[in-house]
Amino acid sequence: MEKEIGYMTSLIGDPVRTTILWTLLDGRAYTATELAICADTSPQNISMHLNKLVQADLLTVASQGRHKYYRFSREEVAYAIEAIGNLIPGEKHKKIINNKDNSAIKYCRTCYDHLAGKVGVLITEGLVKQKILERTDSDYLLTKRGDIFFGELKIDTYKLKMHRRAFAKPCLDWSERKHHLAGSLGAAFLDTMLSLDWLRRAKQSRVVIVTSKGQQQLYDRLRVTV
Amino acid sequence: MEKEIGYMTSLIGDPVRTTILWTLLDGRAYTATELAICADTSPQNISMHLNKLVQADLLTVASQGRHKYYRFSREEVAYAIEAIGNLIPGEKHKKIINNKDNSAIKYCRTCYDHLAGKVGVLITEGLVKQKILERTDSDYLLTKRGDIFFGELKIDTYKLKMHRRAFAKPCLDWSERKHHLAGSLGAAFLDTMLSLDWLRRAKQSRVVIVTSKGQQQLYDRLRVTV
DNA sequence: TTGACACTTCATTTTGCACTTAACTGTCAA
DNA sequence: TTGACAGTTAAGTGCAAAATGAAGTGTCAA
Repeated sequence: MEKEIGYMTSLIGDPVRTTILWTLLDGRAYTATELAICADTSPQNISMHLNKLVQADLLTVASQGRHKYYRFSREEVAYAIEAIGNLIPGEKHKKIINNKDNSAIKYCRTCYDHLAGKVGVLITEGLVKQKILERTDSDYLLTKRGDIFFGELKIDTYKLKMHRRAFAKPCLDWSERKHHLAGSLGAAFLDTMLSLDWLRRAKQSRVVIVTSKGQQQLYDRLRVTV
Repeated sequence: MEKEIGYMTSLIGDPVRTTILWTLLDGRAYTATELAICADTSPQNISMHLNKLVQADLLTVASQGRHKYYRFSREEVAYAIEAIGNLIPGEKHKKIINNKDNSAIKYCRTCYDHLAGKVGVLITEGLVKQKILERTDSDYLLTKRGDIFFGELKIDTYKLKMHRRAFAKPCLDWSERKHHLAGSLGAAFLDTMLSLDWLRRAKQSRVVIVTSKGQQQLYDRLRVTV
């Protein structure tokens, strides 16, 4: 019994496995690759960790073609992880369990050539809050702070404005019913975030995944928590 | 936030710290040395671990003379540990929280020169269940299995019976209101368990602590879980 | 049939951190 | 004052387990 509780806690204790469990707290099923991206590690490594979690009956797997979807095997697992989360001092770390509506495609995806979904909307709101963009009826306008912000990211806004294409347009999001950033600036910003490895494209899908580096950067630069 | 949950889980994940937290689940305060014995490790090491747990506000310390008493700093800690315990398959691992009645002195102590308290009673019951001893009105009788059992522990029962002192008497336990083993056999058995490091005396007190080795041996030989 | 992709397996390397050895502070009681 | 004991601190070591590299299996789609 002592042995068993020790094994259980050391299973949960590994940082990669913690990230896996914390990610799965939203109730969705994730593929091994998605979890590898979330945990910022290699496919081999995530495979090893996922195996241990399945062995211990914390997770279950469902094979679908060449993908494997992982989710909690029972709700007690979520309770335990949440109970640990409650121990962290400061603001409550709320994670909504079993929010099945919140599918990955709604959460973070591309819309033509720019970022959409909940993450796209959050980032756009962040840009406005940080006074990097200013909203008008039909457009976003770049402020002085905006020049600096995009300059730091090596995005040449001056050149973008020369294009015949619209520079920065609001685009209504079908899942969020709010606006996200489109236009040549939106496209350039998505490109930059992908090349800086803040985001990665899931294969054969419009789904985009925010890396841990991306989460950090988005928080540092825009005070956006994704 | 990701970082914090990771730190929290790795704190809980270490086997020594897990044992500490699991031990404290009974709601009692333990000294550093007692916890070192429970976790089967050195005083320096337990000191390091306890410090980390205090730093993270999982435990609080109260100094009393040269002793330091450790307990949970808030009940959420106990909930989290219990939630993890619930993940272990098989029978429920019940630990009663805040059972203040169950003080160490009631649990495992010496009575003159033999073992008393809940542990003393459990061991005595184990000896009878395993048909090592047979209870009569006023005595315990040694069976053939008993000869083997104490022989394996290098206790010379033949010599003990030669003493003028009673060989194996029941002694009523004030906390348990049940009998435990007294007499020359009870004294010899306590001596043996101490020298085999199944038990250790707490300094300056009648309290005795069961080592993890002792827990293993008592289960293997007597099917007694302490 | 072929190539791209998701995931696995195994052998090897790396590393974080628990643990040890040793020397210390502070408290108690004779 | 002294010696025994509870607990701490600091420097150095060792090892279990995570990460990596290389080579695989099985699936999909062109």
